[in-house]
Amino acid sequence: MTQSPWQPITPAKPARTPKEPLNRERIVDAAMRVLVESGYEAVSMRKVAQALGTGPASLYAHVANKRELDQLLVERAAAQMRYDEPVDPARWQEQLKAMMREMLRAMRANPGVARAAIGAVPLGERALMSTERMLTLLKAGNIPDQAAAWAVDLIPLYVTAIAFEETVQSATDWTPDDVERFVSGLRSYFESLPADRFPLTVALAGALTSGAAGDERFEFGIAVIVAGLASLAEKNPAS
Amino acid sequence: MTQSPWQPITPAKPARTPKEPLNRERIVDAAMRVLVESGYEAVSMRKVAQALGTGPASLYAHVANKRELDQLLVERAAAQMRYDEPVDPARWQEQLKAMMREMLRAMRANPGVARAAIGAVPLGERALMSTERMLTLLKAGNIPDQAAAWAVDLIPLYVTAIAFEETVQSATDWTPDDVERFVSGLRSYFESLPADRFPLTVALAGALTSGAAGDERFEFGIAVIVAGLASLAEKNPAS
DNA sequence: ACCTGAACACCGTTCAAGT
DNA sequence: ACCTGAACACCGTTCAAGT
Repeated sequence: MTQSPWQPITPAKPARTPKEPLNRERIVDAAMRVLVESGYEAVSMRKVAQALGTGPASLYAHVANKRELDQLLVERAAAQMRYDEPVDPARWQEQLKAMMREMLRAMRANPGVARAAIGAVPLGERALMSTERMLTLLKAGNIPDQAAAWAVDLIPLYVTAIAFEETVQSATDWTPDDVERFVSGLRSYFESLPADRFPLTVALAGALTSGAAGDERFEFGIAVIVAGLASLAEKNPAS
Repeated sequence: MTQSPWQPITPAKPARTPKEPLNRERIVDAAMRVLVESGYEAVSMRKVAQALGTGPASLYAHVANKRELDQLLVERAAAQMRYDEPVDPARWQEQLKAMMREMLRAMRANPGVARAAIGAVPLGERALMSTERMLTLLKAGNIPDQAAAWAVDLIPLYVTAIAFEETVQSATDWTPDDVERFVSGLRSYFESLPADRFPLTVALAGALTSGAAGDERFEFGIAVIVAGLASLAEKNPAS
């Protein structure tokens, strides 16, 4: 109760930078922390505000709405993608696959960002460097201009869809055991179908339910897409 | 105020089937109505209950949770896909593309269902008929078993991602004019980038921002995927 | 067995009032 | 100019109480 008279009686404020002003960067930092710790579902204006020790209304001075905050999170993740290897025209297909793997890695490192990435057009510097690199690789493969441009849309769409699917599944509270039980139940179900109406589904029950976990499925997809793109190469490249 | 004595004095109940019991089908019907009228965002347990003239708690006797309701909506949409043409092995690539177009059509006819379809495994009869037909076409193209099985996953993933992207964009309150302005602003932005660092992005600015609307982008994607799958055909089919 | 009102613990966004 | 408390109009889910 007693207190030295020369001590101020104002209550001890949180020692760290008690009134550091809000700004976009601090908001995105906080949102990113919530995203990585608790997933996309948890990134609410309220939770982000709480992480900053303020109320939700305070964010609206710096961020137009939730949608814009999502967009900023996507830019953050896009900026984390690294492509160090110099472009080697002879290895354009392999280098394109490496880019897709790096995109998936960055999305997985920021669980939940995939949902925000769907339909977003990242325009930050590092995202543009990705686009430029993809175009360089595609032109190295003699892909026509319009096809290359659409490929630059198709490639992130596929990677994002895979990443989003993973986050939807992990949003369930299933243990790996539950998943395994579900998959083996699925296989039994396929096997039990009437073979006269569903002959291939029955015969391929094992294949249909394999590789659900792990990256085999993803690798299959990038192999198909890159092979499909390669088939579009111009036979006689101009100049 | 006056009333014939042989008329019951209970207040006029809503004439139509005043106490028809709830069941899964009625719930899914109502949810589908809300989905088509107002999109996925609007399909809440509360709204669906309201459409049925009851409270949200009543639904939980028939549907485990929102997730299960989503699943049921996906089955509904999957059941609307029609594939009448008999399988023609010589035209397996064209028929596979036709299937993808039909999937997209059904998803568009049920706006919002795409979001629910991501990560879902539709197991209803008509969905299984789709799977069987896809496998038949892929085997007609001499695709190996495991590749065919993964393709059955990849194909709906791509179509669903395209459909979901469309619903995300239409969830914005942008008019077609706004979209056009955005796209042309994007083109100007690409064109204005430093040409020494982003030469291809600058040069292909027009191609990068074309075909955003319409089905050209989708057609490009299915062409790439089907060509990529074709490249996996076994040279010497066993059997 | 099925249905329901009320509650609990959440959302995004707005707005008048403060500094 | 920036921040805030309080409110508005929503969510999914649970549960005790009714029929």
